[in-house]
Amino acid sequence: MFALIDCNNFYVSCERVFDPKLINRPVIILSNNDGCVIARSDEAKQIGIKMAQPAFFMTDFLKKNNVSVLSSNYVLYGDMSYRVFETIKNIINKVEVYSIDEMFLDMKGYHQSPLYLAKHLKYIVQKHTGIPVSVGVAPTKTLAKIANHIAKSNNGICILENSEEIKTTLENFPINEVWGIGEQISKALKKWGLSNAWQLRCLYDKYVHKTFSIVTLRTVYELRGISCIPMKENPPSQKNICIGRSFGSMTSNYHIVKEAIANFSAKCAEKLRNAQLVANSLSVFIETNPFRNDLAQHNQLKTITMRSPTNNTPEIIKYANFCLDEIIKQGFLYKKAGVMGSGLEPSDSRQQCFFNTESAKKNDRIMETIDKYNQKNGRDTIRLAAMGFERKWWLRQEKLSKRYTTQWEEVITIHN
DNA sequence: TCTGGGGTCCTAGGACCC
DNA sequence: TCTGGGGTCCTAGGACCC
Repeated sequence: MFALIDCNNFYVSCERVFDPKLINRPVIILSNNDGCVIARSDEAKQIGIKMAQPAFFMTDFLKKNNVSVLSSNYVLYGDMSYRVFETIKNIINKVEVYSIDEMFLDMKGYHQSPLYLAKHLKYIVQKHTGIPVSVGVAPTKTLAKIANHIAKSNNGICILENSEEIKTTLENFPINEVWGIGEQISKALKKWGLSNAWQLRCLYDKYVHKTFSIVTLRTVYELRGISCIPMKENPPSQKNICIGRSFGSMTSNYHIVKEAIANFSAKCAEKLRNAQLVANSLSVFIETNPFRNDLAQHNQLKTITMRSPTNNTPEIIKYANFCLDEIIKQGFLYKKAGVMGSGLEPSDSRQQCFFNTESAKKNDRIMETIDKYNQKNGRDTIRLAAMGFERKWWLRQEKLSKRYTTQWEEVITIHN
């Protein structure tokens, strides 16, 4: 049996732990750039706020309904997620972190019943972290996802065990909400008159494989109770590290885009060093605003293989500049750009370039020193000139809460 | 004015190898 | 007349996830 634990309205719940004023009222969290709604409290859902709605479309509505609006605070959510994980890890051995607010658990080998374990986990996580969770348990991960869905409207617990129960559940479960079935595939299935998960489960293997892919076939097997998606406890180290951002406003200015790319490159290099990885190849992409039909569009990606794998900031900026110059064109208003390192490998086992081992070692030490200094004195205190100071491309984050759990200066103060 | 960011996996096609 | 078979690696693009 697999369990899926999902934190309820996770980002909102994190904010509520540290700011009780937010309890029992509609709260929404906005994406980077304060653009779209990415998390809602139950109260916000009830008054009809939808996921991914752009906030600027409903400024008046939010005011009228007294909705609390917050920017996203990923430092806080990341740390709270880790606390939830540690709490669960104390009870269950095999845990896979699936996303910031979800974990799969291997429930094999416990003498307690799944129902008992589920209740216990829910209680302990709430008690130790302040985060409410829902628990779904079933024979495969895909079915556990469905169980979790049902748990949300069922006191937070759902165990799907016997086949009759599973059949009734699947017959009432919309096909497009099955894990692994997205917009495209559910559209295609609906054309064939299929609408619930049981119908999907009953399709011919050959038809599914031919029409879609092996991925969808796996989903069908999982619905039949045959586990095809194993637990990944120690996920192989990351394959890509990508930093991409929308700009605060559109720009056709080459220098502004270049400065943004230098900053994304530096952040990417820093992430690589933190994970003790080096990248073999580097990609840069630029995009115009897809919502502006009246403007000319230009989206392009350029990938190059670097001379030797690296996580060195100046080097990565140099390669990124090269890529940018290849793709950027005059006369377009750019809205978003990004830098991605791929072909990642551990930095200690890298193949050094034959000619410059000595200078590479020296560069590593410089980077190490800068990272340490910046960690102590604040991000980008020491920076490359290319990263600039103006930050005309910088995003908006107007309603950011504090980093309550990771910065001494921002720990909450209690007044008498 | 304003519409997120960070990932994974699979497939097809082209270049290249012997 | 008639032009192989079996691979790998890379890239781009499309699907999916939260």
